Amino acid sequence: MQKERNLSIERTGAAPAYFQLAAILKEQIEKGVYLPGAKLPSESGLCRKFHVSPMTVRRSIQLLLDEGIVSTIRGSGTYVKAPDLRGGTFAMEEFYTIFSDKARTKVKVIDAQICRADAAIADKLALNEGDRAILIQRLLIRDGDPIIYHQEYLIYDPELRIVESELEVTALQGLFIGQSETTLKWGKLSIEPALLSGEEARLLNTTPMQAAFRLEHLFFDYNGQPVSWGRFICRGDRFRFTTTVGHYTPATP
Amino acid sequence: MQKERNLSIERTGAAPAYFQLAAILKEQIEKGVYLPGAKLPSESGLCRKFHVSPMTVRRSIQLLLDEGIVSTIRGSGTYVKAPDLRGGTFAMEEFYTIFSDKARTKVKVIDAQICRADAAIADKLALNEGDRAILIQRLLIRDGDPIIYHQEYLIYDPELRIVESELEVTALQGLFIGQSETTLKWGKLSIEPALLSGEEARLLNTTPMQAAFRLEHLFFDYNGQPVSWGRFICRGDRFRFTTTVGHYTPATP
DNA sequence: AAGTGGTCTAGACCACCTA
DNA sequence: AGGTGGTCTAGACCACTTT
Repeated sequence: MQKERNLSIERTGAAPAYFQLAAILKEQIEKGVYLPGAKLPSESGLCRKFHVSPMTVRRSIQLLLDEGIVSTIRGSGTYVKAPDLRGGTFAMEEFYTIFSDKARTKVKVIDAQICRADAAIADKLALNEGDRAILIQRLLIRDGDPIIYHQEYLIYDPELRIVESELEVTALQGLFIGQSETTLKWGKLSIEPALLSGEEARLLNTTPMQAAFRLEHLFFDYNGQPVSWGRFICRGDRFRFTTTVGHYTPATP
Repeated sequence: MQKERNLSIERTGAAPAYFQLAAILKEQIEKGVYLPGAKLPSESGLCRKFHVSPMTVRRSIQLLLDEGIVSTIRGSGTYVKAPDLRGGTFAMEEFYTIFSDKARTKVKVIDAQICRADAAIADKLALNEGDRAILIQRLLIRDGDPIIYHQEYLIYDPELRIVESELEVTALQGLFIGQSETTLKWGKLSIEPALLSGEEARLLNTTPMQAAFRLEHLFFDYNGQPVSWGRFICRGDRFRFTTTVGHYTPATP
C-alpha cells in the first residue's frame, strides 16, 4: 500500500459524486497512471476507496465507457483503451453554430417554384416522373459572403402546408434546431466530396472546380413517405469537420 | 383511463428491464403516440405502470436521451424531440470496416524514407526546419483497386521504435483497432474535401481533379509531443459518410 | 471458490418548475 | 405546495471469468 492520494469526493454539492469520480479516473489515465491495456480497480474496490455506493461507481464507469476511454469485460475487469481512429465521430455542431449565429449569418431565398419530377427526384421522393414537386433554392451568407448553397425538393401537397412553413426564411434554422415541424419523423444524411459546377461557383461567388462538401438530406414523415430531399453545397475552403480520439481532457491543470 | 395496452416488462431474462422499457417507449414514439414536443409520462408514473424501480426507469430514459430521441427538463418533464440535423454524427465505422476486411483489402507500402522537415512538417511535429523526420507512404488496395493513399510523417527517434512498429504492414489497421501502441495518447482528426493532384491521381489509378476526401490525423504521446502527422486521400467516388437523425427504429414490425 | 461486471430494488433527499 | 427530474444509498442476485 502506498501513500493514499488526497483525491476524494467532495460532498459539498459542488459536482455530482459520479462526475467527480469519473474526472479523477480520467485524470489518472491522462497522467499515465493507468496506461492503455491496464486494468482499473474493481468497482467494489472503488466503492471502498471513495466511500460511494456501487451505483455511483457504475455511473462513473458508464461515463468513461461513453467517452470511449475504457472498455469493460464481464467477470474480468475494466480496461483502459488505446486510442483508435474508430472512436472518432464527426458532429454537425460546428456546422450548426454557423446557422444559429444570426448576427453574421443570413439566409436568402433565391428561388421557389413548382417543377416536374425527373427520374432522380421521383425516385427519392417516391413520386412518378412528371409529378409536381417544389424546388426551393437558398443561399447562406456569412459576413456578406455566400458560403453555402442549398437546393431542396419538397413533395407537392397543398394540404400539408409544408411549403408555407418551409418557405419561411427561418426554415433552414428549423431543420437544425428541430422546432415546429411535427410532421417530420426521421432523416438520412450523407456527406461526400464534390467539385463546384459553374452554376454553383457563380452562386457561391468563387471559381468552378473548387473542392466542396455535398451534404445530402432526405426526410420522411410518420407515414414513411419521403417529404424533402435536398443538398447543401459548402465551400470546401470554409468548412472542415474535426474531432479527437483517445483520452484527451481539455485544460484542467 | 383507456384500455391498458398489453405492453409489459418480461422478467424471463429475455432482455434487461430497462432495455425493454426503452424499446416500448421508442415504439410508442415511433408510432406517433407521442409526437414531437409531447410529454412522456413522469418517471414515477412509469414506475407504477410497469412495476419497476425508479433507477430502472431512469436508465431507460437515459437510453432515449443518449439516442437523442427525447430531452428532459428538470422539474417539468421528459419531452419528445423533433428530428434535427444537429443530432447527426458521422462515424468512422464504415471507413474502418474496409480496413478490417483483410480478404479484400491489402495495404502496400510504397515508400519509407528519412526526409528533412519543411515548414509545415516542422510546425505540425514541433520540430525545427531541416530536422530529420520519417515519411511513409502507403496504398490501400480494395479488390485490386487502389482507393486510399496514405502519407504519414513520423518524428525521427530511434529509441522509441515507432518506426519499426509503424513500418509493419498491419500498422494501419492498428491505428484503427487501437492495438499495441501504448505510446500514443490522443489524436486530432479532420476531414475536408479536396481535389486529386496529378501524383495522387496516378497512385489511385484515376484522373486528376477528381473530388476526394482528405482525412488528416495528428497523434500525440504522453508527453504532449506530436508523434505522427498524416493524411488519407480517399477517392470521393468510393467513400461517403452517412448517418440518420430523428427516431428511426430499424425494422421491428 | 472467489472476484468481477450487469442488473435491479425500494426507498431517500434535493433542486427545480408549475400552478 | 405538489410534481418532476437528478442524485444517491446499501444492499441483493446473476452470469461470467479467473484462479
